[in-house]
Amino acid sequence: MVQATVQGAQVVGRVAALLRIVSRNPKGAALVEVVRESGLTRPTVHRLLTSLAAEGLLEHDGTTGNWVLGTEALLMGSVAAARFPVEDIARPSLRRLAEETGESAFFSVRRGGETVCLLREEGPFPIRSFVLHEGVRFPLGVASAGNAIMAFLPAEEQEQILARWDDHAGTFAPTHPVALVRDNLARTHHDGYSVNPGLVLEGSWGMGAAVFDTQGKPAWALSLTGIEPRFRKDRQDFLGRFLLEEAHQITGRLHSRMT
Amino acid sequence: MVQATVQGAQVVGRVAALLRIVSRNPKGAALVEVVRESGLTRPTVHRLLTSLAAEGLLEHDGTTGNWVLGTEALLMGSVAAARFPVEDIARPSLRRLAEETGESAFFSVRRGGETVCLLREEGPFPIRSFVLHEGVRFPLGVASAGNAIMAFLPAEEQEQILARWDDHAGTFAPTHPVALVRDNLARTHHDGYSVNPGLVLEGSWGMGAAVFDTQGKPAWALSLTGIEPRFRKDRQDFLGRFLLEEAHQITGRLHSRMT
DNA sequence: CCCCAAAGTCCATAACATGGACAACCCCAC
DNA sequence: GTGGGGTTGTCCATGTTATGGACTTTGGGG
Repeated sequence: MVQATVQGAQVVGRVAALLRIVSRNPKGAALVEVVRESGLTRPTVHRLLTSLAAEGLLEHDGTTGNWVLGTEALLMGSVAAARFPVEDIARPSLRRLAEETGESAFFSVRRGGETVCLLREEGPFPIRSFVLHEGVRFPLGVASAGNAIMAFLPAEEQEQILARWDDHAGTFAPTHPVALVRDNLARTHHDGYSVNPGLVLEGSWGMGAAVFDTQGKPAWALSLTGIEPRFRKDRQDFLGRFLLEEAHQITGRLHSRMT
Repeated sequence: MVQATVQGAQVVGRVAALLRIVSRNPKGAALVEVVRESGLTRPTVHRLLTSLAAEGLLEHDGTTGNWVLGTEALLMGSVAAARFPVEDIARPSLRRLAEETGESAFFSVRRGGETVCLLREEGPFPIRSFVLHEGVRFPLGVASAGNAIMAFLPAEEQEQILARWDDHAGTFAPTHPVALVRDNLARTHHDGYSVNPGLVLEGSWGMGAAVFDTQGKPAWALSLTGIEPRFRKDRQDFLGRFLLEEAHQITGRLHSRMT
């Protein structure tokens, strides 16, 4: 989890890890939770969290005792969003997808060996899954967004991940045997869109399509999630086409914005 | 600039300072610039920036050599925005203001003794000022947003700031004599909205109105900027009413969202 | 009222970040 | 081509600074 890649900067790695852990959930995380997830000692975590809060990057919610992202995080996001106007670019597609399919729609971004959920738009269908929301991370290859992205990576990059799959997938390894993942990747590459048949949580299905950056690399993904009866074979074609169409539009919008 | 508020966490303060400096501008900042602004030595800044980049919080733009906010910053912002949905809450008002007045409209947030510009919406009027954009910070009391916020702080808090005004205002102190600021604050408190008659940059005028959080504290501000002829006396009343009306709406939306 | 878990604090220790000094660039001027 | 000013990148001995074991405090449940 925590590893110093640049020497002379252990704390930076730790701080970044803590921020990631806290930002996994808009509701934040309790101290013990951060301690457990980070593998650091309690005094250290406490001290770092307190100082991050003093800097405004975090806040300490008095009622729940949870540590949550602070205003500085909001600011940084705003500025970063001026360079990558994700909201402008992806939101319209999410609205259309959610509205017309009834399911919840998501926009995720690749970040190293993970995908992270950036935007969420709830659909009108009354049964909704809350597995995925802003900040949730999955290893590449897990869940529909991660599958869609990984399927369009260069073959050697995919092999690198698959070679150490169990390590990479972590807690998802048991429900995601490498052979199954290989199958799914091949199918995704063929169809253009991915299908997650409830592998992360039984009954919670999803479909995804990759969005490509200006270098043609799969850097983002659109996805839909809902319950199994809404993702049966007869509907997959409709949902898949829809996702691909919107993903294509987003790719276009990205490229015109980034030039 | 850099001061360790919590002990045993010097680096956290430094890292936060660097992030703030880089995030002052969506285009990022060069190494020397960060060195100058932070007051740290070059090796230290370089090492910290490099490790922040390794963590994805920053990126090193290969073409310009500038350090810019990275994807992790975007992610954190997304998650923080799920708690403070600033975009949803303020954007419609900004659009209306920009569209109907012609000027550029801004949404800023108070952060300690500063205001930071969060959102910008350009108006159709062809002469536009680029003094203010996402990430730009002003001391409280300087510029229309900071004036509007400060004017509605408790009297003793205002006095605390005014007591050490020159120190607080920094580079703005020469153009913002404390007597003038006092006058402006009083007028703002009376009118409800603030007017900045080109104090930050000659010819660049602005008007602002505060937005109040659930505890009734002025935590955000709406503002408009443009050239002097567009902010003459006869138009100030119209612009002021408009700002107050939209600020009121945002306050309402905030309160219903936060409960 | 007691107990246990979580949060918060202290301080001697040594691990870690630090920054002076040096090297490698890059661009412009002459 | 060559020289100079400005900027970036790297190394490593030094001591400043983060660390975490141990202790204290808080608070919720039975």
